Amino acid sequence: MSREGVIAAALSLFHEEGLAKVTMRRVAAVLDTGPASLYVYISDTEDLHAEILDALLADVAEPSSPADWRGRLKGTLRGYIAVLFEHPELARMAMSTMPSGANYLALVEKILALLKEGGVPDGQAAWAVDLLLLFATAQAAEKAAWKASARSPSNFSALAAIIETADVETLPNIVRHGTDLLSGRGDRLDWGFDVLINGVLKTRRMETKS
Amino acid sequence: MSREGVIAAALSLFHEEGLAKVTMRRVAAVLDTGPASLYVYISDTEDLHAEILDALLADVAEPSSPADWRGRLKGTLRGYIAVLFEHPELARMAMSTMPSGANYLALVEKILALLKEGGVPDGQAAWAVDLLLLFATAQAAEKAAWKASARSPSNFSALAAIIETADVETLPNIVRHGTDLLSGRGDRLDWGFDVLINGVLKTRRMETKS
DNA sequence: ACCTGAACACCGTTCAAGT
DNA sequence: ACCTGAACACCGTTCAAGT
Repeated sequence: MSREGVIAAALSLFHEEGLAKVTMRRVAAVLDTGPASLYVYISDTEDLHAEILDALLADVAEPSSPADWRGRLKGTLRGYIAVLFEHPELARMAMSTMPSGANYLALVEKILALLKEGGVPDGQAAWAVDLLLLFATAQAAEKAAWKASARSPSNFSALAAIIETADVETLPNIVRHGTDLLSGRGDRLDWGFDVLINGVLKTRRMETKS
Repeated sequence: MSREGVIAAALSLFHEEGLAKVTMRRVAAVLDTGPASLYVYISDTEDLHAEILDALLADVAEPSSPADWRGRLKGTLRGYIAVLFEHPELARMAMSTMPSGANYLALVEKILALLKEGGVPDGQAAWAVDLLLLFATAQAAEKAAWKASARSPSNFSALAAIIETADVETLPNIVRHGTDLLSGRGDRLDWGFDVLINGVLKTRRMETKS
């Protein structure tokens, strides 16, 4: 056995049954041994899950159209988000695990290069990568919640119902916007990227007013 | 017994032992019964945890200084983030649960009002609340990961080590920025808020170029 | 209706003992 | 050093049976 062997077993389990089934006990079972044996190579369950994410990040597609830096940046982010959208459970995990695998680093490198090309000053660029990737990951994690509540639509329609019937006295703005608060799932993502990029170009580090 | 009773028991367990201990079995034990009894009032564990978050959101502080709308908006967001920072496990949960409690709605209402005051057009405002709260929540969830890796500092210093020793050929921009990629935890949050606010003011819906 | 004992089907992690 | 059986200490959820 080896770390790679354990990860390979975890990965196949992941593809066949999803992240929820990638448990120490099940991976051990695939390898015909007891769970204790894995601890020689893997420090804990989180370690295992982080490896799965990094393996998947190898598939982040190169943005196809040779557009300007902004277009390629958005394309790269869409590639990253596409991977997480297919496996929303991993987005949740990435939210609280600080990825540090080789493929994640390559992604950070690419984004830094694009920001540099776009003339974003170094000080801002370092923080901007974090902001962009945080947004992309969070958006994927949120979509995971949507998927879950689509399976049992109670949550979403319950929320819509609450908004529709909200008290005009205490929540006037919520009533005014109505279900627009829940709309535009597709364009919204793209709008978010633009907000971030425009904001990064406009906002200097240290220029923290109020 | 009642839903409120169950939630009250869960809340006290949460304050004494943290979210990880708020399990069906333990809450039931507090109420001197078996876990099955809770299912009359609570649909599942997630339901229970969501109630805890909304209860905490009652404490989101009013921004103290009567500043301009931007200052009050940032103050409100800081108030929200402060609650999540104290209980980072809840930030992770909020990331994938679509809060819909009364206190969360009140927070959305307040932010909508401030954006309106700031002259943000309605179409943008509806999406902007989502973006601002997503960012705040994600930031708190990420801080949760930091806390965890501070307990076992291996993750963070390992990441720092990886960055320091990264290959200049393949990862030139990462090497150039070095540990600046991991710096400025405090100012960074405020910079992020400004990026978002500036971006929202600059970016119209539908103006999705490239 | 509301409540519950008991069971089903699982978990992660540790540790003493073996090879 | 590497590996493992067995145990410890838990989980969520369901369901038949009771009140």
